[in-house]
Amino acid sequence: MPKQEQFVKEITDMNVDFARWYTDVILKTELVDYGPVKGTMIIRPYAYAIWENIQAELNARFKKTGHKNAYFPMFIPYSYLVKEAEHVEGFAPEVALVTHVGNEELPEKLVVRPTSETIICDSYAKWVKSWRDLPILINQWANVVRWEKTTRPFLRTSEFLWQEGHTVHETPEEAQEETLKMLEVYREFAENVLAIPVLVGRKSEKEKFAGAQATYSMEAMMLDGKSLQAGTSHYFGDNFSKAFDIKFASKEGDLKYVYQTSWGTSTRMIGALIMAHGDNRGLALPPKVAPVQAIIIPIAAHKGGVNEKAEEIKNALEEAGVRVEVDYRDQSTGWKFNEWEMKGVPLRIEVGPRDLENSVVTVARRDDFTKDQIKIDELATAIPALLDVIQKNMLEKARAFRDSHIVITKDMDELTAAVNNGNFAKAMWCGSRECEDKVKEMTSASTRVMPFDQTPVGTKCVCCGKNLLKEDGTTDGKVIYFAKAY
RNA sequence: CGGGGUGUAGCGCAGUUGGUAGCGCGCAUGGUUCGGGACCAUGAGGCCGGAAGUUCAAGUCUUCUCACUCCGACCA
Repeated sequence: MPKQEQFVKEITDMNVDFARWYTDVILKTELVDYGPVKGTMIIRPYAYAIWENIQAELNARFKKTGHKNAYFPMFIPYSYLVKEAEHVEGFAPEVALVTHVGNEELPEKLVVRPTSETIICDSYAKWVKSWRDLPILINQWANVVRWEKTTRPFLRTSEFLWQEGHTVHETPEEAQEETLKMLEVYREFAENVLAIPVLVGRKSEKEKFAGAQATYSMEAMMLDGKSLQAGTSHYFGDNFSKAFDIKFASKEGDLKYVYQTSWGTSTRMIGALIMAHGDNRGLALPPKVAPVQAIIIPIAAHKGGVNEKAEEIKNALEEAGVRVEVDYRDQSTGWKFNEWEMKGVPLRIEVGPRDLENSVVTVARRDDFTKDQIKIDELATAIPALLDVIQKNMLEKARAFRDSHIVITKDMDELTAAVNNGNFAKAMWCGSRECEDKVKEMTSASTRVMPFDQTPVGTKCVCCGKNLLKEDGTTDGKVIYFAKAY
């Protein structure tokens, strides 16, 4: 077997078994390793570097929209968790509890935060006295623990890293505006940084966050046609402020409850990157989050002058703001080519004796596998420009894939066929929980989001067939996406 | 939590009717190589997932556990 084929075979063919492909890729590329405790993962340097890039991009956006970072404790008194009825019902089954210190039992058991609404609301109740104290716009980067029954690295682990924004406002309108503003921040980030086109919209009652009045999310389509909820933004109304007694003296002098939001994204987005852009050679990372944007491979380095030139190019590119490394390891070039492709590095720069004779290097793209010669003295402008081209191309490629995998469906047969063939089904829905449950039961697809554009795509409920057309020509019911989900 | 699969060197695997552990890759050292997974030489590396049992003897048989993995149900 040729070496190239042998290499490809080391990763499961993604078209044959996507789940195994995913596991193969994340382990072989050293993104992640399993922790000793069930459901835990070790985020290795390569994945952590991606996370740091994500953090930097998001932090810039959060700060631009007026938010400040803070940090709250990871231990929450159990009594806090139970204050908001829906919230505790949603999270109680999966919270880890601390009951002992050494051999002594604690007077009150502690919750290891699954999310921080309760402990943050406790502080907010102390900090908010007057309308002058509002709004409070705080974000926190933290780890959270949810003892899930089934786990997969990045997608669902017992502990994961995330950011959670928690804001309080004077009025419902202001809080609703905040909820949608942060959803838009997420959408823009997903598309322009992760190169993942997302569907945004409102969640059904069934799918919304425990304790929220409305949940919005961005849904990303993976290459197997399943949906990954990649970020959520919640409008709480006064649910939590009533439970935690967060009141302020209004301009008019009366006491009012605040209106709140929370919004979050997690290391799950790394899973989204992998499953939205990968291929049979492994990862393909968008330049904006790639830990290494360009890898320089010296060829026939023993021939002299090659390593020196490679180092020179590296310095010039670093100067130009490119995250670049030189692979000086004593391995064959073919091995290095394949390894860096597997690791998803957007650009490979080959520096060899033949190139140097002509003062050029050979530049190979990870996104479309094209190769070009570029003059060495033009690299400092050409490489950043090329990275931009790749970033945009990856988004367009993902968008084309997504758009070609959304099917408008009119009835259950069409819906079933669509989701079983790796598509999202866009459909009309009467809005009943019965239909939502029935679709789930029959197809294993769940409702994902109701898009803001509610232009009808039919006149009857996809499930029960109820006529949704009203006499005045408008349509009752909701346009919604159904999909199998992670 | 239900149903399948897998645990033997870092990784991938072999190990016969029970007899005390092997191969490939990788790793280390030295040398030759280098434009798509090079080669030679030498070398290191294992309580066979864990516990109990059967036996003169267990990687192999029995029971129990644990972990990972895939498919469902539940969730970011």
